[in-house]
Amino acid sequence: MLTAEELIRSRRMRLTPQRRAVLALFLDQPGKHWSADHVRDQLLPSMPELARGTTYKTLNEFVRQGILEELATVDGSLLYGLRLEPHHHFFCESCRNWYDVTARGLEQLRLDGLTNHLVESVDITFRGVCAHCQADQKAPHQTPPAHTP
Amino acid sequence: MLTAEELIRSRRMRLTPQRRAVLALFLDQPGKHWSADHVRDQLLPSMPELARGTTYKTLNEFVRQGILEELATVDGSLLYGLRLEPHHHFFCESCRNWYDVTARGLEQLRLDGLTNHLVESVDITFRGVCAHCQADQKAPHQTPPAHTP
DNA sequence: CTGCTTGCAAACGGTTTGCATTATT
DNA sequence: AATAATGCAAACCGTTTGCAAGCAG
Repeated sequence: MLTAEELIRSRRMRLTPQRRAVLALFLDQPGKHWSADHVRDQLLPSMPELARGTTYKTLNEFVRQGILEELATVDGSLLYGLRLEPHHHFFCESCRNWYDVTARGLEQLRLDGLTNHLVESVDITFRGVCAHCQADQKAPHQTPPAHTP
Repeated sequence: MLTAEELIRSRRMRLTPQRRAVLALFLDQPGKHWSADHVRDQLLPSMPELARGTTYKTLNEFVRQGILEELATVDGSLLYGLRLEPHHHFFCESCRNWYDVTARGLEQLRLDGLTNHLVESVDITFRGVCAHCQADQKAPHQTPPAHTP
């Protein structure tokens, strides 16, 4: 896996402590998705001056560069995560966390009718209850352990 | 297809002119998805007093009753559409409209690994270019004709 | 008559923007 | 030295909320 520094340089972005810290957070736990504020909260202890606006600009820049992906949630906020390939999603209805997953059996998948629509890609979201919430039914709605595919 | 009035009564909701008008709009063009403000804009000519807040409350109530579905977009707004079964989605990258579609080949679809995650449902989003935008490359980003599956 | 629903307007909260300052190249 | 990124604070904008007045059941 590339380091934050290598990834930033590879896109010809200027390397700043803020960018390195934000990206390192995602690289540490691939498959995790966080809101901008949650990212900032995690970095604040080690980087107390990190501005809210900077966090937003940084995340947007990483999305523009194809390093991060952006997930829209029905509560009106955005979640960010590493853009891993292939990346489909599993949403746990209990803890409301998003996981990056891979899927099998995609070959058979077809759009029914509408043959004139050109399909360029397919996003799949599995919904249900993640292994952690099933194992520990007493404490749902918590942040689950790091996801290691 | 049920009428707006029948649908509202079936959920034991009070029947008001506002609710009837909002729901009729969706029933007229099943498969379409609109923002709250776009719904209001369409109704304003025939219902000039319709309040913004009422539109939002009405749409939320229909979602709560399972009549409408809510789609989150990356620009931070929400789109509403009839909750049709089965309903997967096609997103046109050109006109940025959402279509309700059905899919074939779902039987083979499996979550890869993570066998302890309980899958309750699967949402599929096809992305590409819709038939209308391909046929008329000169005028993309327009509202497409009514979608009739 | 009762209480849910509406209209209005203010509040909310996540995100974006403007600009002077600072840091990277 | 040139230019891009940061910090800060205000602006933005879609959505929610509170409440008095109105209407459905």
